[in-house]
Amino acid sequence: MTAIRYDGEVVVLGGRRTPQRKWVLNALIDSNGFVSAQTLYTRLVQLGSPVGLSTVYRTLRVLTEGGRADIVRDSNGERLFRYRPSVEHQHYILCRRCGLSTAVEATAVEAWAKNVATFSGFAEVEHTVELSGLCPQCRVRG
Amino acid sequence: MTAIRYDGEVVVLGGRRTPQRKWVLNALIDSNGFVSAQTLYTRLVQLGSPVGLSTVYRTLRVLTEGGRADIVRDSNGERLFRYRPSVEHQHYILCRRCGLSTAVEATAVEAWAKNVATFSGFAEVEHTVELSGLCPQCRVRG
DNA sequence: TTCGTTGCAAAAGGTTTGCATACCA
DNA sequence: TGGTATGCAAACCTTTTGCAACGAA
Repeated sequence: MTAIRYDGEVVVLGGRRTPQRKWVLNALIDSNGFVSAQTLYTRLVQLGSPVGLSTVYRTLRVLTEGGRADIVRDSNGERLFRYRPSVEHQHYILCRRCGLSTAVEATAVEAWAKNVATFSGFAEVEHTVELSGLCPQCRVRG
Repeated sequence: MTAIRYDGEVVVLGGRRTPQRKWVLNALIDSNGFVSAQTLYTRLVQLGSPVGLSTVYRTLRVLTEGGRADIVRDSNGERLFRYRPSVEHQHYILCRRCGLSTAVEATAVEAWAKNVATFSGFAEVEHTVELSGLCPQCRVRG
């Protein structure tokens, strides 16, 4: 999919380069945190980039499969996507109120997961870790 | 909700004791692992315990809120429920192929989560950890 | 008798898919 | 031109809800 230049960084993925995909990718990067497909869609339409909802979903899927986006689920089961600049596995803590997300140091968890993988007898172990709370700002606001 | 005796253990929750709730609770316990509401529903109907799907959902919700069930999400976003004998917070590793679940030692993760809570500036931090892989059996079967 | 609980059907959401059309390469 | 991507609407699925009827206490 699309190869675009954004803020000096070049994002390359297989497939065809279409305006829609550029829009979706840019909007995702601009979001600077986790967003739902629906939100992204609404935002794009409002900005005058008439993209179809299905295209948003399809693009996000491609990005995710290509390792360029992280997925997390909010408490309602809705999927939230976030652009991933690095290719490394990353964990975040998410504010339940405003959605602010911050990467967290998770070496300990990685180590633990690896350990469980070793001693559980399970193979091809994957892990999902989701942290949520109230960010400093929201914490103050009550 | 219901107070029933099962295999020597007494499960007590506030509310009214109805046959439906007993059936759902028993079916959940019998599942001995994670099951979806839909599966539980189908199973109950087949066993001749004509319970409504909404009742299954409502009962599972009550159980979860009462701390007597754990929830996990499978890769499709479907919620899986598991009866929780102890009241403690527990983590599992789930087989992606057969669904087998095994509790894992997660003190390290708990400690890490607490640590992140402390240093991230976030309050009321909650965490979700989901591990999946191929269990020894499925691993062998290919 | 009371009011929590049930069951059905309909509604809600989010996400996916079928298919004809548009368009990148 | 060939094959991929798009857009719309319909389909899907799981989960929730409205409401009248039921039944545990």
